[in-house]
Amino acid sequence: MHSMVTSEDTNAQARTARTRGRPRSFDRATALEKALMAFWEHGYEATSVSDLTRIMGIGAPSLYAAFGDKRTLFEEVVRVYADTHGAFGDRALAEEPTARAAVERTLREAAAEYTDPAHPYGCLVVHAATNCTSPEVEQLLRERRNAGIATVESRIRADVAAGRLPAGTDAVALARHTGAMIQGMSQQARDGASRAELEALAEIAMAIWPRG
Amino acid sequence: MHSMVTSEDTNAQARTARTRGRPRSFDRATALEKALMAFWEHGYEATSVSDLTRIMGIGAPSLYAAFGDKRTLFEEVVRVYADTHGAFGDRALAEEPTARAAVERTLREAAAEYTDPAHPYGCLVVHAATNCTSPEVEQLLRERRNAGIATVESRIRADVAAGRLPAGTDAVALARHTGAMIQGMSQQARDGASRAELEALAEIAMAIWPRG
DNA sequence: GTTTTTCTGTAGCGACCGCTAGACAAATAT
DNA sequence: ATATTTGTCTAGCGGTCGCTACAGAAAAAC
Repeated sequence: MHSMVTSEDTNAQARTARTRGRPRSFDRATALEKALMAFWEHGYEATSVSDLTRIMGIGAPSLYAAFGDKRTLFEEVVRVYADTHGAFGDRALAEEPTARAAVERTLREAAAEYTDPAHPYGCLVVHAATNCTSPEVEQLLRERRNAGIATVESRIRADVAAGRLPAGTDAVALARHTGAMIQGMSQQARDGASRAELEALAEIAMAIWPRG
Repeated sequence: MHSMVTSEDTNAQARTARTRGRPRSFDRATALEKALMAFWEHGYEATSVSDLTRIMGIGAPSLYAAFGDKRTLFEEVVRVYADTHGAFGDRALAEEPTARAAVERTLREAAAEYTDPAHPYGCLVVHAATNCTSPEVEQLLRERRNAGIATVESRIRADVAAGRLPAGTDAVALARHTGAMIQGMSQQARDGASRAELEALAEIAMAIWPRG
């Protein structure tokens, strides 16, 4: 009961044409995306299971059979978000030649992404689990935020070691600054800032980087 | 019934030695401060009336008689917060000779305030009403955040007009940057950043200001 | 066909939410 | 002392929360 649907099961279902029993009457990925949008817009606590079933177009028992409980569904949503809408930062870090270029591109893309009217404003990881009754859910996103900053920091350290940034560069402060900008931009997108305003913000923020 | 306790009544009570009827058995300001701490730590929604009555040490009917409903209590808490723990920004803007000096002092004091172990981390106005079921409560704090940024912006404009900042200064972007730093610092304080780390962040952030 | 397996819909569980009616307690007014 | 006013306490309202038991429906297995 507690492990009825695992990712292995899903893969097996995708490989073999059919499984036994009555087939699911909805598309799991589509329903998951609907849940993502709801959590993104209203956050974990403010999105009730009743909201979810209505938006996903399925009954509560179907939701629990396909996704486990509300928290497990949220964790899957966060994973999907990080791999799609929230992946632009990791992409920039992987593709740009320097930490500075990666951060500059990240902030520029954040300005576009966070104000894109095709989906809720801001960043799900920043906003979807603040003021949560469950500390575990809060911690889930907190760890992702801190991990993101740590990734930027190690990227900056690598550039310092390679001589692409001055030896005295404060990698910790620079990485924290990037995180603060992302979080501040996310908040301001939610508060109504336009893409152009956030782009101007991103541009002047890059002035703190040492010439390298 | 709906207007049993107004600020006029409170003043009258303070002026005259006594009023009729059974006197309140708790100190209103002390109870309000307890409510402030609870809302600050857990946010509007995640703090239940049951939590509040327990923390404030009073029964639910006493709470409703003294403070109105939960939302009215929260609004009063926000007002008290803005006038006390959250007043350092306005103080800096009023006392420092330039916008730049005011922002620099604000960020430095934010680093100390947001990590002060004597009370919850971060800023109540930034964190206490995100992901709220009630849009009105969210809007209440959103307006305060945007008003703060607008205040900084007009202060910067004044400095540009007076020649204390270069004519080409982008006041909007500079004010938004200050807001983003405040919001990012608040988030990072909640995520475990130390005072020293936030101070380093505040210091390098000031590098974006034009020489004036 | 019949059986077995799985999903869906109804209906409702116990817990908590914000809030309040009504009885009693403690002060002032007369 | 008695009446009036106001605060506090117990108890519980209607509503929503996350979640699930159970019966019926829809597929594969036999």
